[in-house]
Amino acid sequence: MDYQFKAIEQKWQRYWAENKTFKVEPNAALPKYYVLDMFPYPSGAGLHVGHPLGYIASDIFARYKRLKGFNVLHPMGYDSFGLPAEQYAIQTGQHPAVTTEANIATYRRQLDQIGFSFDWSKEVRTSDPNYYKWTQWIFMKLFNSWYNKETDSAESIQTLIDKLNNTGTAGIQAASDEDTRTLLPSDWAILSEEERQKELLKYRLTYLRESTVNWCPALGTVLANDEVKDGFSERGGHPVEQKKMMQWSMRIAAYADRLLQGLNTIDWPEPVKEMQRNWIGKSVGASVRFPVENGVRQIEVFTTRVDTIFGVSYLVLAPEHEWVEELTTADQKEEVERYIAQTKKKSELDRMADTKTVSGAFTGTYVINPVNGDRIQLWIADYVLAGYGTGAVMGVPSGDQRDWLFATYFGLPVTQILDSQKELEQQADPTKEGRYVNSGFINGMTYQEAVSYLNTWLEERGIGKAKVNFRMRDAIFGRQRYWGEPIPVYFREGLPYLIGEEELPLLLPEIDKYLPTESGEPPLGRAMGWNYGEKYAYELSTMPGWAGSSWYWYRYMDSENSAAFASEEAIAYWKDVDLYIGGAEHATGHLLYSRFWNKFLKDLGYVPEEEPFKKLINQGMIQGRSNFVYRVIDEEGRGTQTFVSAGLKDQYKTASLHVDVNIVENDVLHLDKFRQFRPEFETAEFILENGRYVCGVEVEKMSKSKFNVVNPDVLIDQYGADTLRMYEMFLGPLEQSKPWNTNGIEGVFKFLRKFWRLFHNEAWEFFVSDAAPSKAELKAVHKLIKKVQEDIERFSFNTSVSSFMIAVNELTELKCKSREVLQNLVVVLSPYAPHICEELWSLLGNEGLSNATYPEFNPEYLVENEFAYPISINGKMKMNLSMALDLDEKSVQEYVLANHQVQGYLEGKPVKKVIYVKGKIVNIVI
RNA sequence: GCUCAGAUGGUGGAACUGGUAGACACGCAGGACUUAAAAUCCUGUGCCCUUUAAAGGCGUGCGGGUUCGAUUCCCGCUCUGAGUACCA
Repeated sequence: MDYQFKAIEQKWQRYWAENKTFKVEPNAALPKYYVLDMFPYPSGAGLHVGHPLGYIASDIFARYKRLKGFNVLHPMGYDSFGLPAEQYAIQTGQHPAVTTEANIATYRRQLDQIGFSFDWSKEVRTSDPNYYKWTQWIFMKLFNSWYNKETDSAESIQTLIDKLNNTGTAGIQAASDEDTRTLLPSDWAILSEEERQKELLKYRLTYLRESTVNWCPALGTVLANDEVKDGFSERGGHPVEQKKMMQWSMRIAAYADRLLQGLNTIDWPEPVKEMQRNWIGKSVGASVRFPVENGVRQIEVFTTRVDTIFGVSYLVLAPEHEWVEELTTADQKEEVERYIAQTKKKSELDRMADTKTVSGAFTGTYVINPVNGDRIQLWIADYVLAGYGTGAVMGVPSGDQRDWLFATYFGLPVTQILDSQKELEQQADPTKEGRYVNSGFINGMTYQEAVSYLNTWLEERGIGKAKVNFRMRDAIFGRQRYWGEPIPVYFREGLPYLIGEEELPLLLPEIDKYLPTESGEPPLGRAMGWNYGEKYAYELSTMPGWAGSSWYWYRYMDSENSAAFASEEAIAYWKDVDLYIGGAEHATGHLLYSRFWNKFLKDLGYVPEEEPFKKLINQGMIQGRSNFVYRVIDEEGRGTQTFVSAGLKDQYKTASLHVDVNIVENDVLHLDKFRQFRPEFETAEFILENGRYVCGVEVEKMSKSKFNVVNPDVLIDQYGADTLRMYEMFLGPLEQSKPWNTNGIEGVFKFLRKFWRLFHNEAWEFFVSDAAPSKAELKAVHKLIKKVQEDIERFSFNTSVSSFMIAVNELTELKCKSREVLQNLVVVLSPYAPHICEELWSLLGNEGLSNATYPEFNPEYLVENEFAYPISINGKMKMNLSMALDLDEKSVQEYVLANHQVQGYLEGKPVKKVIYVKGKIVNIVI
């Protein structure tokens, strides 16, 4: 029979499902390997051709590892809480659970027909109560924990209470809010229960506090910083404003240092690590307090260059700083107020575009430099950010370009502080070389000496100390939305309390409408009886999108467990993810939060590894490739019914129109299909080139409105899943972004037909021979075994597709019918094209490819006795020599010399050097 | 501005630690088979000069350098893409 891909693919997909071929359990006898994909949000649009790219790569790897004898966990699930289903619910009244269920069914159907080797018995859905029960449970653990900096670990809140009872706050080193009270055990003892809870909240790893949030009125919700782009929401592009609200937060900043250190231990793409490093933004420096002249206030600044403190010529506060009003003198009041008003008017975009203009206002107040008693001016300026450090900065014009610009503009002094600083009239010189001058007691010191001396000096006097600052803020954890995990908390006297662990899951209640209430409360405010017992109201906000995805890889290990998020045995066996494949867009969101939760769970002893994902691969984005037709425009500028081919369009006045890529083949328009594309094109006429209508091409985002969405269903129907899988790999390097282009798919399809024909005779009957294979046949297949193995190990799937094509071409040429050779070929190809390989494997008389082992590469078959290759002399002259492979350097030299009938001379000159590459002589220098 | 990644035929891309650049595939041109089409197969295909061939010259964004030898390493530049945004 000819290659009947539809029948073959359906047959084996059913077989895998019925036999639960890919179901795995912990097995101490086998080494484990965990291959994970970033699970999808099931959107209404279904899968397009870009989605499966990473899944195909991970599936190839998972299947390969199975052939190599590993016990492979390769699961799939859905990140099924999210905004789109809720938006849809608002518009249609359809319950998000219903929409989500339908979308999941579509995803599942589409995933199934690609032939993935997922263990579906372990499927998870974040919106399933049996799943989010454990998300809520982790939330409770976080609430009941604090971060002890002494042990560098999260601990039960009880250990903190014990400390407060015994020693008070003395000696407690905790990650906490800034406004914690200093308490003696006797103080703590007399606090009311309410006061105690209020104080403990400042230490808990998930806590409630008033914070400025990104509020999006159009979406009726709070957004995380990474969901806001240039003052607009990432989803939908609605304006976002700053608003103060009581918000749940996660004390991720407590883990900043460990999150940073951990990056050195994992095999991730450097750009992703770099993004996380920047996001965490560690800077080492010192904090120093500058007392206000004739006042009580002391302004604390953070600096990474405490050594420049003698060069401070002014201090700046952010315009939003809470002391600005208080510290402005009467005669400067007007100017300061004008400046603040002006700053407020500037949108964030303006402020960004405007980084070169210097602006600011003098408050009229002076502060004292604590190291030398100098009297320096206090200014406000919008280049200082309220949200970073202390919102106050010391200005050192000689060492910092921005400070230099500020000082020169406003006529403030520029003091040289290092003898090596040059050209201070032109610009700042941030050097650390040389010795200090004009710097009081550090004069003559080097940078290293000055920093440590100053840190000690400041600390002894209680003026300042060495300090590490992080850019990373605690993560906001609440959303004013419906379709998310309810927060398992109720309120008593305005303070949050956890519900009982045995009361989990706290189910999402039914509501009539999915909008905020009239009084501006979140949608859960509409739920009838949303109370804990009689008296207490539940929390109304729900968890953010990243909650459910921050621990899901553990649930896959044991997805049906109702007593724990996964059993201890399962976690001890599967441990962590060996290979994680997904998009780079999650670099500072999901991948950071997941690492945070993982570290927390490790601190509490629930999981064994500090880092959850050992190796990460980012698959590139698949962009759209749009096709255009060119409509001729008449003199009045109206479109005619004439369309001109792309190569001739410059001879006419034309307007370009998107045309559906599905009616274009190799950029040639299918004319009849175009006439049916839309009623208005029914009578279309064409100006052709070489008898064809060629369409224009542009790379854009894949979207319906651009008619460039390619649906995998269509391709699978036309060519089959095996062709789609191989073609997606053939398209280019996995990590590279590239436009989707169906143009080359025929080549892969042809290859699979050729491959099929290898196992058949002229009459399409299955036929292989048991005769011993020839040397050439063995060479072809062993070359392939080696190459594909190397390719897979370095995630270069595109090059191995080429190797398959070469091998099949060679074996076709050799008319290879050897069972041994063909059997090896099937196994090696099977991770890429599993359906056709299963079919041939069974035709070869074997059962179940999943029981096969990857063939052992035998280097003997690649050895040749004689071969020819070019040799250059001084990189120029070339000749072909045929010689034995295993000659050593000396014998080669002798051989070369002998054949040129010179002793130690070549071309009449003495031989200086013979250059070898991989045992081959490639060049002779004379 | 800063950080990172990249630039190779008409196209996607290969060349893994410097060693015959352009594998493999698409497209295109020509041919075989066929009433025809599909399918399949064969040949050619980096550019230039040349009727053709032989032979030659030029070729991995641009300009230099190291080397017997550079797509690969170094310096400077141009362009493209991604991330980031006054972080003190």
